[in-house]
Amino acid sequence: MSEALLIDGDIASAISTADEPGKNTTFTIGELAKEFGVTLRTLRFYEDKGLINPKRDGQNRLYSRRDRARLKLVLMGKKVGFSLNEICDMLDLYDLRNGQVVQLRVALDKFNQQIDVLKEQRSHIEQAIDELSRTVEVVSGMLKEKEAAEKK
Amino acid sequence: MSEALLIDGDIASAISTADEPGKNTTFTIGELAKEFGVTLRTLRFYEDKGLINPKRDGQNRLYSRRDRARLKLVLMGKKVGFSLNEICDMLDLYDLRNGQVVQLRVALDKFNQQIDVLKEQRSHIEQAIDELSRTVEVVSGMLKEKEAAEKK
DNA sequence: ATGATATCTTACGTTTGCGTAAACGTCCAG
DNA sequence: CTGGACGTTTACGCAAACGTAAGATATCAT
Repeated sequence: MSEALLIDGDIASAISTADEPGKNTTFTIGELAKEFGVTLRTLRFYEDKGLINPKRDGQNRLYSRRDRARLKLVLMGKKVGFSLNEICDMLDLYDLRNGQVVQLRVALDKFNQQIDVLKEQRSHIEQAIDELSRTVEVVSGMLKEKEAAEKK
Repeated sequence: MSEALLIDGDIASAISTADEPGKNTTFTIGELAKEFGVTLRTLRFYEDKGLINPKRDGQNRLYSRRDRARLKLVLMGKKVGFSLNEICDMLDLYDLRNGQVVQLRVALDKFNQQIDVLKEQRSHIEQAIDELSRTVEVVSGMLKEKEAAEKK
């Protein structure tokens, strides 16, 4: 595998990164929140939505490395424009390292679909930019006329 | 003015288009809704938000050409990514045909700011596309490996 | 013992842009 | 007079992704 080529923070690396035994195996909600720059509320919300399922130390949440990896995937999914629901559907991806070919294909499909969605969004935005640029030109023109007129 | 160069549906033309006396001067809510492809609810909602202020024929709304032009501006504002609130702030622009230089400047500023916002959005989307494209490559690789392994 | 720190659950609030009834008025054609 | 067509107001609903208390518990340090 070309893991050396993968930038940290990459979806693919998050998928294919294995646990490193010997390191911290569990995290508190506060630790995770700080590490990823999210609020406690967010983590609890994700749990509510079934995205992460930490165990409990009494009442307190106890996150495993696996939970942490899933969180990473959630946040990256958001970064590329997936909704939490879509992410939820795909999240079994984390287990896809060991997973089945069929699931990989499904994931690949969704990724490609999302690429199309993003390209469409980009196109709309570019149209808007064009429109506004034209407007700026015209309004600039009006402005100059007015200014000229006021000098009279 | 270079009005001939302005495509219909253009913000600038909507700003600089004068009333044509002799044509229909008033519109019902249904007429306007049909013309612009929005619902009655939408028009009432815009009124609620202070974007348009039709007069009344008894209880019924009566839209003037000016109201119609403002609606046009609202819809175009949406097209280029302004929120209704932002549009509301800028909407006095319609009167800027006759209006003051200062206001034109303000408008120009907002347009340029919005262009920047849009460019940022575009940049984010492009990053997401890149990210996803890389992911697709990697996952494709994983897929091939798996398939090869299954053939054993 | 006391205050600070971290955690918990429950649950209502926020934002944007309308959708979707419900229940009623008005006017015109058949 | 009856049924559409068109209009009115009031007001709750929705989706997404959390924010923001409120009130309780538990542990830790001083």
